[in-house]
Amino acid sequence: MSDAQAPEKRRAPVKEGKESKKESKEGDERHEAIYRAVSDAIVEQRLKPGARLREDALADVFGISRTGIRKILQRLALEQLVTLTPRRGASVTRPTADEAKDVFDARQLIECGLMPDVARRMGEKEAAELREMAREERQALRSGQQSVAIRLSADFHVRLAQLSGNATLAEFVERLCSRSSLILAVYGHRGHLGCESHDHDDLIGYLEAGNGERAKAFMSRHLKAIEASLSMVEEEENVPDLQQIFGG
Amino acid sequence: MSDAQAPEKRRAPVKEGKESKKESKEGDERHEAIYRAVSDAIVEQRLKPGARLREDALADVFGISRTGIRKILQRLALEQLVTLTPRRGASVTRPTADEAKDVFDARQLIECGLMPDVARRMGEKEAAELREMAREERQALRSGQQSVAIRLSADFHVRLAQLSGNATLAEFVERLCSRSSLILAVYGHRGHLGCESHDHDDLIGYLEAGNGERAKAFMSRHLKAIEASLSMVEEEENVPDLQQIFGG
DNA sequence: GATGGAATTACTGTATACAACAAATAGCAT
DNA sequence: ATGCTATTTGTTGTATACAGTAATTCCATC
Repeated sequence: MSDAQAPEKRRAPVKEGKESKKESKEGDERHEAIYRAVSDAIVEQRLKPGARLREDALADVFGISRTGIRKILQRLALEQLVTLTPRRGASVTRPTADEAKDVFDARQLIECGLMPDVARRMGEKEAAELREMAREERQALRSGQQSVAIRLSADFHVRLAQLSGNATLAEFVERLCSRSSLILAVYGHRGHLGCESHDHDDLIGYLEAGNGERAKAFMSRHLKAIEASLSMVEEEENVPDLQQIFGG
Repeated sequence: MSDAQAPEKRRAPVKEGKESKKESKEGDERHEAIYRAVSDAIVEQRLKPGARLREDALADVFGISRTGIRKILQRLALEQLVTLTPRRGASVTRPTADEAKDVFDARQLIECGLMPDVARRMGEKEAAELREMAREERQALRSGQQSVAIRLSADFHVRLAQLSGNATLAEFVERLCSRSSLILAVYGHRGHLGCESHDHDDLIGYLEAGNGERAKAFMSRHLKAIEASLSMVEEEENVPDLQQIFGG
């Protein structure tokens, strides 16, 4: 992530070493791991939209106090994976149809716009890495691990964006892909996954050939196909409109 | 959600600090206000890049405890306005030249791409609002309030993006504009502000006429002009190269 | 039996205390 | 006087305690 990694000032090596480091040296890593665990669970739909995320429960599970949990929940909230309602706590975000449209429109604009840059910077090593990712994704799909496949697909798109060389836009794409996974989990048909077939492999081909425009057009169709595969039925059983139901 | 446009309710000034505890009915608003205060101070360069933001000091100034301050600092860190170094605390981010390039490339892609949509949804009321914003900006510039002008300019671009109807992309633009203000504050020449002249008014004209493509091209030039006006000298006095300085 | 209200419960919001760590400073030896 | 080590200090990281509020349950009343 874009967390700051300041160039560390080297202090004079202390040979003392009288006390070995305590276990708590990298509490930061632990936080990152927990964040990833929760994030993945949401993206893979093991935590379903609307599910409540109680601070106590999470603190209990991960063995840290509520303080750390709150920090993580807030980060997830800023990424719009969880929703924080003032005195009701946190829950997994349930994307609306409008939000879904916004997200896919945004991906259309950004990811497609990035393709020429990616094509320009695409080398042999990068292509190989992407192919490996695509392979893993297909494998997960074949073995029935649909949730994992959704996440791997998102990873693929993110890696692609990173190859553009623009870290800021890559971060945006990362956020959009996370939310997309959530959207797919809600509105997607079971067994009809978004990035199936060999779309990703085809895309790599165009990029490797340096054909940015072709890749751009292909990405556009690819995203449109995913969006089209969704069934955008907003289940609004939350607030039944009595007026409308009982004639007004 | 984009929380920006909320017309802020001004609370009555609390005279008695004593009862401030009870006052916490809307602690959320207070937090939002503090966030805005710090954010604005950074964007307007009253807090200069590199400035340390000690939790105690901030907690003292705003009359809340470190807990709330940490929350706000973390949000600012996620928006990359402040940098959080593990056990050294928070400081105002000093954008690098690379980051600056990424940010402006991103704006080029997103803001320009949004223009057609904006043109399509542009009505009389929206145009009037934008003109008013542009007016305020010019006025601030004329009266020597450069920092305020920078912020107002950012507000203009954000409002524009919001008019596209895509909340997600508007939020991205908001973040990019904040960072741009920081970049301008660091790399911009004094007295040679980015969005001067009547660029914004011209842009409104094209949009009002429904000429999305024209607006897009104009926005592209506008952003290029701002970027070109920066003096991208990375002051690297951190690590003076003694070899080079003293003969070699 | 249903409805409204009061007491209870469960959970979040905030502050604060304490521990851990890095920097600054003083002290000591060479 | 210089360089290294120890102590002190300042600041963040984490946990916990307490307070306040929404949800729930139970009881009384209609």
